[in-house]
Amino acid sequence: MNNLPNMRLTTQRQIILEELGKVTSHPTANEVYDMVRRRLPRIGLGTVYRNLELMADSGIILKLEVGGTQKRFDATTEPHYHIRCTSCGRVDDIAMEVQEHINKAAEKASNYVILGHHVEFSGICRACAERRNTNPLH
Amino acid sequence: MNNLPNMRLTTQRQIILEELGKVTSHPTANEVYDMVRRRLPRIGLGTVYRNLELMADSGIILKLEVGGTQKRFDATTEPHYHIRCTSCGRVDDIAMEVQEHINKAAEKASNYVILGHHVEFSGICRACAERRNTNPLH
DNA sequence: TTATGTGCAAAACATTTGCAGGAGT
DNA sequence: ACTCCTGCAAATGTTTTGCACATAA
Repeated sequence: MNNLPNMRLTTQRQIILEELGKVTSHPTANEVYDMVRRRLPRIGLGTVYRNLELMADSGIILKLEVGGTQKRFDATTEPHYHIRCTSCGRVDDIAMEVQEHINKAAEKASNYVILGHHVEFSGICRACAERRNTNPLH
Repeated sequence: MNNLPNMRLTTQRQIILEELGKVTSHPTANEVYDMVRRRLPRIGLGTVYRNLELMADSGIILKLEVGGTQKRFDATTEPHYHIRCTSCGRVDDIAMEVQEHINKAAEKASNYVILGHHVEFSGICRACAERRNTNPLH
């Protein structure tokens, strides 16, 4: 959380933020790039990466380092948990209480100063469950 | 969890598993490569990747997809949580109870079939905390 | 003997960075 | 004006893969 003071309000930044706010799907940098490119065809992928990183640093958005190879971004900054489909990779928010109390247990069980925690559930999403029922292969 | 039937016991696999068992530090594939190379100088990095992946698939070891850019591997397969130092990136096991009950809450709060969950705490490790006390910069 | 596994090198991805020109303040 | 930012392309870092040879079963 820093940076805000001298961060310019550019068209690229506005649109990245708008597009990220439109979806609940936690897009990867490349997916954000595709979304933004529809409105700003000449934007560079580097600009998208730079700005997502910058916004995550400033606390305007959240950078998720969940399972899978790519990082994902989330316009919702209130603490919440995620669930990832092990079959298709999609990541959803999950509306359940944040277990603040486990931080104390972690403090006792480690030599660390605890800053927070994140829970990632894994499971099979509705669509993949149905696909498996229909098609017995896989 | 599959594959075990026709998986051959090669020297490379034995040594990878032994070296991973020696440490508690959740090494990256490249760190495992360095450890193994001291004993098998001609082993290829690809072999290390292939075997770590295969062993994780078979459930012999655990693949951690935690924060940071590289995947990490863990010889301990019993469910347990992890804590990552946001300053130096090291990842430790944390000896606290696994909160099985939150899976039920997640089942209710989502459209998913829940398979499990993982908790990753973030914090500052002892070494980094001391380094900061000594050196006020950073 | 023969299917699997290995070493090596190249390919495939994801992300970061240098730089010259462009745009917010 | 004076920084900061952008597009572009090249560089970097991580992981995967194709292939000819080697080896466990």
